[in-house]
Amino acid sequence: MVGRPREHDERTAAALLEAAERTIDAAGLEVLSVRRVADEVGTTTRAVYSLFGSKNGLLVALGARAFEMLGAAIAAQATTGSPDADLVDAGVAVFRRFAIGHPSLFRIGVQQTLGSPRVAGQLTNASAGAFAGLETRVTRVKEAGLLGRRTVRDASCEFHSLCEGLAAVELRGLMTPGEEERIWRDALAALVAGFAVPVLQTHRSATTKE
Amino acid sequence: MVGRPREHDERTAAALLEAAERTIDAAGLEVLSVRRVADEVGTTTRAVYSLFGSKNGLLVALGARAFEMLGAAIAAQATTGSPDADLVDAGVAVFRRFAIGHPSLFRIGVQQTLGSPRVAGQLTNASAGAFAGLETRVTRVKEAGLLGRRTVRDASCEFHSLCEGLAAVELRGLMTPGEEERIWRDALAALVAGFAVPVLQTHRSATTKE
DNA sequence: TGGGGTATCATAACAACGTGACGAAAAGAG
DNA sequence: CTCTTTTCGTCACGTTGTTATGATACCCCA
Repeated sequence: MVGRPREHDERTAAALLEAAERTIDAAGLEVLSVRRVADEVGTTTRAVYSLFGSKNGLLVALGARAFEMLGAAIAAQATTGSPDADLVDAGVAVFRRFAIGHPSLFRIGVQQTLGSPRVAGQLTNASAGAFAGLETRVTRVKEAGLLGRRTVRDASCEFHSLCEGLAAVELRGLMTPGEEERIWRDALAALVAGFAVPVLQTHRSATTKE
Repeated sequence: MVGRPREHDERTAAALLEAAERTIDAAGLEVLSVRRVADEVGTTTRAVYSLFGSKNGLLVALGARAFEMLGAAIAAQATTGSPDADLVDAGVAVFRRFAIGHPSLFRIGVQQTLGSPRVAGQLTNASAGAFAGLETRVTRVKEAGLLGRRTVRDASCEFHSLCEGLAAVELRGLMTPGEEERIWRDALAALVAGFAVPVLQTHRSATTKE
């Protein structure tokens, strides 16, 4: 049996996501309400609950969208003969561009600053693609012998941590205005250069225990 | 003229802050309500509004407390003859210990993941002390000639960004379990080692513009 | 010693929020 | 044309942050 045809299709879903991102970018995360985003696209709260299940579901969808964009951007980045320079460029031209261009998606998807129940589990799948793209870049650096004895996974984790921290600091307006890209490039280049330094442990590392 | 003596003194303020931190650490930021924290310490919501003005005021006070602890910890850290090793230790033993030991304070004060109106302005003063402590450490590294041509401010910003990113990643459970401290030390040592590498710009930096 | 005056208290009321439940509506099946 | 099924719009419920409303406790002064 078939019932009433649904008029809350994926087009309204896309409109809802777009409206939600626009609202958050303009006025912050705290003003986003289900009623408001529903009114924004001319529908009712029922559409949100039919399409996303809950407000959290809408935020998870936004986070997944963030990782889609990030993964696509990193996959589209061209490569040159310098794997280390390519990696730095991936951080500056891909990660930074995304974080600054879509601050709300960055906060929801990457930082997971939802203040809501666990969404990490539903976003790990979405983040896998983007992180895999990063790891292929790091693998090229390792094949060039510029990663020391580090694991690709560890180096990728460390590189991503620096990118995420830089983005958080810049989004808070804590970087010298106009110098943001230079600081990004300076920091990422220093980290990647440090990867290639053979003696990477400081003297106290052997005597410190967990 | 004097009126009724206030019985919501700073002792109840401390109790409220402690209860709020305990609640957030236990159940997350989203379950924190003014009524709940008031009931927790056996008083009413009026105490919160008399002492902190609003829920945001209470969170700002929590953030300020975070920076107090962080600044005190970094000031108490001993120094040795190796400024670079001292800096790495400050990240691992001070910043990481604080972030992992007080995740809610880290999220509120450092990450400012409040989902609420601007609190950055009220926290910059509180953060100044802790950041100054970091800069004195970085200054020693620069005086040892291990900072390249970097500014102390820039290097401090980059070092802090890596610490903040590492803490965010670890708090999300994305680091290999049991390997967290090693990864922290590995990443921070790489960044500091990269600071000392004379050629810190990759080949594409000169041809990229904002 | 006893009444204002005043500042602070506890409480209730208000608007907005997320969300589940209810009846109405719309389309195919017989 | 009627029935069944599915989805829709709307409303009610509990909870949230915050603000008015009396009530209360203390000091000053006569």
